[in-house]
Amino acid sequence: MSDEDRALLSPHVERVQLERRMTLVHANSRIATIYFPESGVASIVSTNKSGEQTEVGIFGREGFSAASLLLGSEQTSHQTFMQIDGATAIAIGAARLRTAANESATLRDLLLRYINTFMIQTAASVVSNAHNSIETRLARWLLMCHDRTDGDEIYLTHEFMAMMIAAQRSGVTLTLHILEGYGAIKSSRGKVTITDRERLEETAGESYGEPEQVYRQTIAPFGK
Amino acid sequence: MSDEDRALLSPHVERVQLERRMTLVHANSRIATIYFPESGVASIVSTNKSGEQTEVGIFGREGFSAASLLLGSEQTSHQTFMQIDGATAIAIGAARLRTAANESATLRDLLLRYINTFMIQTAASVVSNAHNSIETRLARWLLMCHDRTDGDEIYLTHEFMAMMIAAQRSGVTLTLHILEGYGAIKSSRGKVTITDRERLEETAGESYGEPEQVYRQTIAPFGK
DNA sequence: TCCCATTTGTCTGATATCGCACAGTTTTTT
DNA sequence: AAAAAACTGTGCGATATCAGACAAATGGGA
Repeated sequence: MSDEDRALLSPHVERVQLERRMTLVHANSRIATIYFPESGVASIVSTNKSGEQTEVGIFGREGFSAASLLLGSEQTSHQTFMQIDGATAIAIGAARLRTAANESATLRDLLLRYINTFMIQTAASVVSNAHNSIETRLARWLLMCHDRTDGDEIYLTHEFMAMMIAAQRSGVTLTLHILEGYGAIKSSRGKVTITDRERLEETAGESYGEPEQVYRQTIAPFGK
Repeated sequence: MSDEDRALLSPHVERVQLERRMTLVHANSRIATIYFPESGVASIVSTNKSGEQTEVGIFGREGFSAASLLLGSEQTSHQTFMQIDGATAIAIGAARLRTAANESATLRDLLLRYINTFMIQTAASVVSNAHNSIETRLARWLLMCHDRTDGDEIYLTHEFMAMMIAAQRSGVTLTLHILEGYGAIKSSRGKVTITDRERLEETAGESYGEPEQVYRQTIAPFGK
């Protein structure tokens, strides 16, 4: 981000603490605040009428909440919440960000480029849900989390992961054992440790990597 | 679209004829031309290394090709092609459109609002592929096609539909018979006729409708 | 008109995953 | 310390869908 853009925003931002399960974006209500995580992982989920939840996207320090605001939408039917405890984020009022994005073409471009990588991620999820086994989907998802986490430890329950990859809880338990079986991870209560990332990437195959590559090519060079 | 924006673009546009299977956006090559279909349906598909294709989105006269151009991307790994014969589109050079979108905030907003509805559509596909049966997915997909078609007839083979909803061809044949069984459609060689749209909407359930509603709320009021 | 490529109908077994249940273990609460 | 809650391990029948094969029907081109 350029110095000018930084100057445009900085008077209005605030650093906030985000707890696990904290909702950053409520479904179907006006977007008030935009969060740019400095750490942690956030999930965007869609909830159907029977209460079943499905993850449609994930982001961490590379992104921000309520991207649709930049696309002219005041609200969304999706909910966004933090997966991880003790994360921090830069918060800014939605109206402020909108104004700034209208004023600065460079800021706008940067934000929109992120939206592009997010769309590619979502498209990859369409493909993954369509064709990949639970094992592949879980590997992909763990990798995406790992990318946005500082250590190798991911603190989540099987139940939660099941929702994230659209599977049964018992299926996740089983699959974690398989991954553990060839040493890609270690699983214990409420926690998964990535022990062999390469092995995990092998399992994920081509389901993982495209959005990440696009991010490196189109955003990372310009800093964040 | 406002008169000013129309004036901004009109010197540079051209009406073109689109044949079936014509590629509007080639995977991994520079985007030269943007198409705004006046009729017909276009599919955006992702192809994996083994050549298997998966549809990640669909658009017709409500949208345009290579939306990622507006998000700062010069190319995409997805291919976009026409599903239907004899459609027309308004074509404009990518650079022209980009310039115009930079100059006119109202034009930009309109285009970005469409991208928002498209993202919602893609998110709905993530959910649909995750949880819905072939029957539901096919119903949803037929409805989306029907929305973008003038008559009630959709000229496509089972093989093609199978790719679109990520299923086997034989599964599509079977499912079309089920839909035909309760009179929602009529199926004949290379063609599906929607005979009872409401019934089809029932089958699709909540998998269908959200992007369409957002479109009506956020874009239709402003014309196109 | 006949032939051949395309499309559709139908069948088969294989299998991944569901959907659910229940017991065992670990953590938190009281 | 005991009780409750949360999480994980495991089992099992049900089932949707896959993956593939093959024959029948259709339609366009020679």
